[in-house]
Amino acid sequence: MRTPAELTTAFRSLGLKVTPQRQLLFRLLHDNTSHPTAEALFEVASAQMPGISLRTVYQTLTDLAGMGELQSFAFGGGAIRFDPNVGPHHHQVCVSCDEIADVYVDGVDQLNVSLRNESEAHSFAVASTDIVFRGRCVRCAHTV
Amino acid sequence: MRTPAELTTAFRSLGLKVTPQRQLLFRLLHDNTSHPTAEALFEVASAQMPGISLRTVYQTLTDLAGMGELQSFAFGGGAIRFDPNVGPHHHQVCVSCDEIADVYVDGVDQLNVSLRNESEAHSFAVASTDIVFRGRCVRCAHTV
DNA sequence: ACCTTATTTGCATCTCATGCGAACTGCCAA
DNA sequence: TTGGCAGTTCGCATGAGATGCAAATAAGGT
Ligand SMILES: [Mn+2]
Ligand SMILES: [Mn+2]
Ligand SMILES: [Zn+2]
Ligand SMILES: [Zn+2]
Repeated sequence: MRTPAELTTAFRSLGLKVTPQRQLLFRLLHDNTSHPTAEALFEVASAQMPGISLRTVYQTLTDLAGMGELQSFAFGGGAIRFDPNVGPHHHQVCVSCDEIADVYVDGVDQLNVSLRNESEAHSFAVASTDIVFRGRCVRCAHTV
Repeated sequence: MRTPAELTTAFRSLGLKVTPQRQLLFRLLHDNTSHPTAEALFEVASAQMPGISLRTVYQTLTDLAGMGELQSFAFGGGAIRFDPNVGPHHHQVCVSCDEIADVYVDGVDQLNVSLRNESEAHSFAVASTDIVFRGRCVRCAHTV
């Protein structure tokens, strides 16, 4: 995701308005590596701007995702996670505390893929690859 | 997932009962490669057993998953998918029609993973790796 | 055949997300 | 600076997916 200043320009040039609510969310999302849910962002935003509505948070997240400034993922067990890191990367998810961290993986495009039904091999046009490593984070590894 | 006959034995030995509803679902899931949702299974089951309830389908799927006979995945955009193929494999998902197919990938355990924050490297204990290839299936590639 | 215990089923409830429209406000133009 | 259009906010209604609950039912050991 671009900086709040850049997003301000981008929004205006699209005929979209830059409201205080949106500016706050730009700030909260910039460099945010926590992969927050809409509700989680709403909690943080509410502390700084009492009265902001959850509906507006959802609205702005949807707008940003539509502009390609955010990715969204549906990991199991709950709400969609938003990610301002739109570069190529993958994720490790703690099965205990649901913490999500970015990981960078080499050789993804060189993975050797095969199907049981060979007739379908190579007929699927891969546009993107998402890898999720599940396990226990450092903190949860102790408290098993 | 094991065969209906084997599941019958397994259920009884756990003190669980083998009802007609469960037998039907055992049959519908055995060798099923469509990664169905609970609702999709309910539709098919209803055709063969009018009156079966959606609640029972959910219940049985949850039981089977708890026994390790099924996997479940939350791909984006909708309901959870169930998978009787519990061996090591991955998935390709059509972004157009949501069709899901099994794929087998070599070298997953040899992927070279790195984190931006080197202090956390290797501190995450990976228990499983899920890879999702997104793109267009053969059928949808034509009708773009 | 009986009886205990698990199961089925319908309905209520819950979470997450989106539809909707009245009130509001950014921001451009005059 | 001010007026006004168009985009936005926000609360409430609605929807999808999934689970909680308990009365009625049925499996299966005895
Ligand atoms: Mn990420
Ligand atoms: Mn599969
Ligand atoms: Zn953890
Ligand atoms: Zn398709």
